[in-house]
Amino acid sequence: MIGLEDVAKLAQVSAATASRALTKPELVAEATRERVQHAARTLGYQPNVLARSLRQRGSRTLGLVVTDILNPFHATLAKGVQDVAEAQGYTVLMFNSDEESARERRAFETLRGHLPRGLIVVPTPATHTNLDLLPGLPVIELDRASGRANAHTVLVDNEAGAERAVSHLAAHGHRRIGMIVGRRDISTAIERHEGYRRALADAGIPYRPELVLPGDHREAGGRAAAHALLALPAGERPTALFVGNNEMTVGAVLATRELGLRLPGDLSVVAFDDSRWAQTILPALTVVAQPEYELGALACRTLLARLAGEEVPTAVRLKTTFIERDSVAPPAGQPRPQPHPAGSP
Amino acid sequence: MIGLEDVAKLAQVSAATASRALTKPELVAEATRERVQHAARTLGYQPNVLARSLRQRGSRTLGLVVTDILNPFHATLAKGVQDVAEAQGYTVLMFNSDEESARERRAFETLRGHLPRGLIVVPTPATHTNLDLLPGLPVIELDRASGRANAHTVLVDNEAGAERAVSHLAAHGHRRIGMIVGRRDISTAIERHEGYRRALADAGIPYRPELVLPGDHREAGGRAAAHALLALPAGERPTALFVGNNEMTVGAVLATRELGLRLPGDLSVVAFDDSRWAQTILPALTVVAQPEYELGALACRTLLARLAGEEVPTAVRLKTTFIERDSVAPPAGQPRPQPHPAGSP
DNA sequence: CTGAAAGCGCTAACAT
DNA sequence: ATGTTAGCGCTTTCAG
Repeated sequence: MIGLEDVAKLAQVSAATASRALTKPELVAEATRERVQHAARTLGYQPNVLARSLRQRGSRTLGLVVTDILNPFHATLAKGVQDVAEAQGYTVLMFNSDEESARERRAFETLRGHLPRGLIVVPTPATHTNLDLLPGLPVIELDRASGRANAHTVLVDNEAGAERAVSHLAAHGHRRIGMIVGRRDISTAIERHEGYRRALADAGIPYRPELVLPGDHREAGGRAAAHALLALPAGERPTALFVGNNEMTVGAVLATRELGLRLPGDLSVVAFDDSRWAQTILPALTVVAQPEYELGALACRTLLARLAGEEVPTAVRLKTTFIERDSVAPPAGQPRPQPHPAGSP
Repeated sequence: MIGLEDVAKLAQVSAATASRALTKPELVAEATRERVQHAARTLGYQPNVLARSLRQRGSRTLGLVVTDILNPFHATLAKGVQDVAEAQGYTVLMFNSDEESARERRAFETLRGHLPRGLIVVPTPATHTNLDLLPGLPVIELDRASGRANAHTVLVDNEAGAERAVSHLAAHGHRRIGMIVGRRDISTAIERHEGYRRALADAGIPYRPELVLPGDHREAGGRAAAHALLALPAGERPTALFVGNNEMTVGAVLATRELGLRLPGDLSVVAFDDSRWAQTILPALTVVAQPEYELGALACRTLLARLAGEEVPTAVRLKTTFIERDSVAPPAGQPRPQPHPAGSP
């Protein structure tokens, strides 16, 4: 392994000067600097980041903990984070919590040993306490909020997005609108549910708890919830469904197929999260799209700005985009859509 | 930060003994060992892996470089690698080459500074030379082979999988079978193409180069290739398509829709790679499925076994699974399928 | 079985 | 502007 010592020898300077020439060029005479840099290139010198980090008590490393890397939404978040980090010379240590407290805990422990400069985390309900393992570490919460005081968050405007989606259904004449909501202890689910309530209230539709079912944010949960909702007796069964995330939407759509329901004739669907799947199944789904990549990239930029000592906003909310496609129609027996509500594009 | 020194003090031993008690318990008296372990737990001691790695000249870290983390196939490979690594106490540093030589190069450079014990890489055509940056590092090539001599590889039986798929089309009476093949400098594409040729030969169908188009392994490339193939004059146009990977398949299917073609009535399709998308679009696609997760997991197990000094096979090929769904029918004008070829399930 | 001492490769004080 | 020295936290000789 080629070390700084080797470079220094070749450039005929001390190791300290070699170090300076490479990391703080302005502190070194031009001639020396060039000699050292040349030597480094010649030898193919690559700094040992372990030694450097040990000395500096902190590495150019960022932690990233997501809850499900197989979910394309999270994969895209991760790519946004990675691309920004890489561009700034940071390495990201990525972990999967799989939504499990114990796994998140282990991720934090492992991370700690690597002395990361900061952490970006998609919180689970346990994050609040697990973060005690990393006292003093700058943290950005991504996609969801853990509820810690003064936490820095980069989120999406879930409530407005959900309200827009449900208003759209109401505007098409739906009165029995079901929601598959997600876990009640996760902020996105709570906020999207709140948007659902508000849209109903705006449309003068009473809130009916039996039409709102929790899911587990996975396909299986969405499927089970959809089956339960669609098993209600004819007069009670929802004519439209608002589904709280991409994975549950897959389950819900599969459930409608299993029941032989046609979309949107027999049932209208609006989903949170866009995806290639939502774009290319038939009918293409009307969705509330999130800027996933930008979310990840922004979280990383925010973290790096904080590390650089800049003032950054504590809570950022990006906007969602409502995308109308082919999965919404008036309820059966009421063929004509009502006019669009004021204030919508 | 709690260090070994703190633990040692609390347990009333030297730092050296504390270190031994924690990492080589058999070298320490039972009583001492327990005292130290207890102290470590009490203080919440977490070893500083940087210091440890510096001293040991190597970290409990593995590199993983994939070509496209947004591709679910690669995301699943990555999860397989991660899960195994984590279970063995290894941390994985994951990078994205995006199929670009320069990015892969940078990933290798960054990795080098972290003194990883080994590397798992989905090779690009540049990997062969880029690996010079990491001399002596144990490497496993995953999914594709770079062509380096003595390289350890964990692959799938691409040729047999492709042959099975194309034979299936031939057995249904197709004679003009197109292939969207991927890049000619990537081993999977070459091997799948070879399987295609062999199947044609077995079925007595002449090979026609104009029916074989390269793609870029992405959706856009698949779409363009499909459009080109389907723009051939009526008598030359393929009645069936074999598509070389999951992403290009999406593009190809979208192209058929843009052309108003019905699957499988107007065109039969068999694809390499299964995916939820392939399972849930209509018609569901007949595919050659790969054991993605197992590929990643096996690559990692193989690497760790090598690090442990065990003898491991140099080249491993996992089997693919042919899954018949609804995207294959006899060509138009020839309604009755021919009997299945001998040797197939 | 345990302790003392050295050193992994680098950078930050402190000199000059 | 550069060299000297010390030390980051840990493991590993080497003694005892």
